[in-house]
Amino acid sequence: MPELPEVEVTRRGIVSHLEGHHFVGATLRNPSLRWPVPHDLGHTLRGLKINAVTRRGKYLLFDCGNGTLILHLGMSGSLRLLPAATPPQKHDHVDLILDTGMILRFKDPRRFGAVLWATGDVTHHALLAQLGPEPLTEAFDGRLLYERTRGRRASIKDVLMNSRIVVGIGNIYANEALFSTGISPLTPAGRISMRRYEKLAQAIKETLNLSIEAGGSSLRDFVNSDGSPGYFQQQYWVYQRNGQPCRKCGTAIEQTRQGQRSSFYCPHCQR
DNA sequence: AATCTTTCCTGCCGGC
DNA sequence: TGCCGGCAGGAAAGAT
Repeated sequence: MPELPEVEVTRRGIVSHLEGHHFVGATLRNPSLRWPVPHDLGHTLRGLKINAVTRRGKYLLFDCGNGTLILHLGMSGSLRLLPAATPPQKHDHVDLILDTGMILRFKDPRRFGAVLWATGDVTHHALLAQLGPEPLTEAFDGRLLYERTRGRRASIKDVLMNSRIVVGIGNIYANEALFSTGISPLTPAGRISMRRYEKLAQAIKETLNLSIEAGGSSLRDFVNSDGSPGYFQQQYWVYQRNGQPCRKCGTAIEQTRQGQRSSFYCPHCQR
């Protein structure tokens, strides 16, 4: 499922095919995603120049000057650049048609993704206005985590996955970064020291950057291929390794539940 | 066939 | 009392 690295790899894979070009329309086969795709999206986009393709958290933003196309991959979404005549397959819900003879095709079997149109300053859009800082910028560091968790009883894992505190950290990278720092996912966030938060923030940046680099190596396969960033075989330290030996100490990895999500951790390495 | 997956939203709770 | 932020739980759809 797409987390921040997958979204960023997708962005890098499509950006040179979009920026400076124009939309000529859109094809909506199934507009019922997380929210309805605007029925007149094709008319809205017609003739608009794509000035920039950026990312905010896990949202992709297509800046068209007087408006912005907002796209979220949800749990199962993917984007592919294809020749305009390519026949659609199952779950290919939306095509964004370009003036280059190519289309940007959105596939999303579970339909938790989103394709929306926003006018005005997109940073004020309801989906974006409340988001915390980007984890790969200087605005995110141990001090921010420390200050925003004073008095909080929620677990550190829940805090890392709270997009109001920091964006883009999903279940996989929350588990992996906590292992890397030796912090139990169950630890109350308000009881973690500044020193440990500085290590945790660094681990988050390193974990995300490594995944982006791994995905970047397969970028050439993005166009006219299966569209997957191609690094989902990545080796994890703890994620989905319950019952298997810890790669550092050999202790069996444990699985527990926080909210409705699974946490994986080494009971020896993480305290 | 129940379970698993992510994100946003709703509503409850305790504190002031 | 009423408001607030924090926090838990629910819903969406499809694969297995």
